[in-house]
Amino acid sequence: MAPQTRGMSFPKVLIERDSNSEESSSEEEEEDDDVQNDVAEESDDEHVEEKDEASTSTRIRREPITISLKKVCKVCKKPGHEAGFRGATYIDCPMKPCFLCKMPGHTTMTCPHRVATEYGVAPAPHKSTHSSLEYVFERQLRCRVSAIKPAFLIPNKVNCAVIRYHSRRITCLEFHPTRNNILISGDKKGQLGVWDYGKVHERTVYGNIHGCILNNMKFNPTNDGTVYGASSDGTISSTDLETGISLSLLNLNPNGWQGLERVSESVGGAKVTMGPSSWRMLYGLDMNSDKGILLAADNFGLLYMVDMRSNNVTGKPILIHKKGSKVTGLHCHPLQPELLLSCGNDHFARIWDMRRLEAGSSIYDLSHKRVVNSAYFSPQSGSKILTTSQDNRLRVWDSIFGNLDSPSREIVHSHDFNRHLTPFRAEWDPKDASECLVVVGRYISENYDGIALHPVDFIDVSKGQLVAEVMDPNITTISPVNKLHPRDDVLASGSSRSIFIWRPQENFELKRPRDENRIVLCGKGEKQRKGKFEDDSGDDFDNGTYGSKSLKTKKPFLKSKAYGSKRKC
DNA sequence: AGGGAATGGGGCC
DNA sequence: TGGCCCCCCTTCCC
Repeated sequence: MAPQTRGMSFPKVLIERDSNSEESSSEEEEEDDDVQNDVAEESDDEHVEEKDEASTSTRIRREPITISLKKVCKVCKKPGHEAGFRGATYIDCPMKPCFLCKMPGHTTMTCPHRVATEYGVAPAPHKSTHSSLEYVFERQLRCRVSAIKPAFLIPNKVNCAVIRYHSRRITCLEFHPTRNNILISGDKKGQLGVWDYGKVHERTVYGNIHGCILNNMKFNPTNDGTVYGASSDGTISSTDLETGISLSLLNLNPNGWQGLERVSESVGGAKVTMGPSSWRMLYGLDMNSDKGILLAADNFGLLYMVDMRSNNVTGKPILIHKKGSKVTGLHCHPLQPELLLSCGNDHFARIWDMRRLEAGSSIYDLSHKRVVNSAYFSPQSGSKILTTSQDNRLRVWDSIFGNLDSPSREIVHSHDFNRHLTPFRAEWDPKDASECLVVVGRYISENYDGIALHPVDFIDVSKGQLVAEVMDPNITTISPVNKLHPRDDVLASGSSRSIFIWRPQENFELKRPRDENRIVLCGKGEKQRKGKFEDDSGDDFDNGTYGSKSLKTKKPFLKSKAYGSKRKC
């Protein structure tokens, strides 16, 4: 069956970049092949050092503490092997647990979860609780989940991008609820971007709303011209997207945030007696439309509520996660307004009843091995839960009314914590009626024809199967932030400071990473250039091409039959 | 070009 | 509880 095309025509690929031109032409890499060589050279003798003879001849002295210049592994500091990149392939330290599944005894390269077609699924421990309650809810809610899985249509081809639009890494993305081509973005500096990716050049950045990390944004359900934001500066904002005029609805650091002052390195003045340990940061924004309240939580485990009509704080902060620990996310149930899902650094995701919201009164505590970056109800029926945890596992609970003691599935997936990356969050496809398709960026790289690339993965969470991994040779940075469009077949990715818009394209070629057999999707005919997008010749690039002049198409991508994004399951 | 900085989380005492 | 140290595939700027 021919690959489907729901997304019809593809506009030209357009790249927008801030004028801040920083020509990056330096890194033309003629020497793809040399990379290979220096790998082989590791048999270096010149590093062995005179230490050897010293120790043989002068036995008398105690074994000196001299630093051997012999190469050691940068991870375990032991000689005999070296971790790190060899060319575009990363070699793990064999002394450490697998970087992917965290189990000892093998490395990422040989990890069973990496080579498996079912991408690292741990079978669910079978449960056998069938209460009548469960039965009722199954009938009421479960029926909303389509039993028939539609063919997944994967946005696999970069359609346009804004490079250096933000000045710091992207931290959140949100599609406009009614205007199809509008994407808003937040960054680490607290700036809010509004981009019309239909008209690539129309974008605005508001820089005076927040002082640092904009963690979450949500459109106002009653007025989609305004957007709420929760920031690590400890405030919730309400911003008019047209004017950029912003209101602060909550401020947890009313005495100022010393960090901000220090960063802007102003103020030789009085030292405030605040320290990092008392700064309050806000995460996880969502709203309960029923009650008309906005919810956000902080890094001390507290939940705050703001009345959306009066814009005033309502009620007292409620401890919803371990005291002093960060709440990383909040999500209100799409159908049942009384249900709230939270997750945090205390290794739990918790389900709450909004009618009985007080410390310790959660309905369920979903236990994880590590910090939970995100927890979401499924987008349409809300009957499933998906979490992303720093133990490199996605967890799925198939029915919130069933036995929640353990997840229905654990899917091993590389989305490690890294201090300098926005935390990865697996996101549902809001259009998928079967509530199976999920998108999540991948941390570990793949040697992709000599370039280390970090794909964005599409996973069928009902099976744990990797449906597609999409990548682009021009995106060499990790893409931890991903969002699927509520109506269109569009994926938005935030990768470092750049934002990319992907659309489906059937005319894609099969491509194999250098080291193994997995199938990946990649653009065809693009230049393979390790570097950045170029736009020095203007913006109108041909479809399928990012560069213009100096486009050296090197080794063409492997030819094979088209792999439409049509995987049925 | 290579070193440093960026304010996150865990484990240990 | 708090301070200290470590850290595995970062990224970008100086």
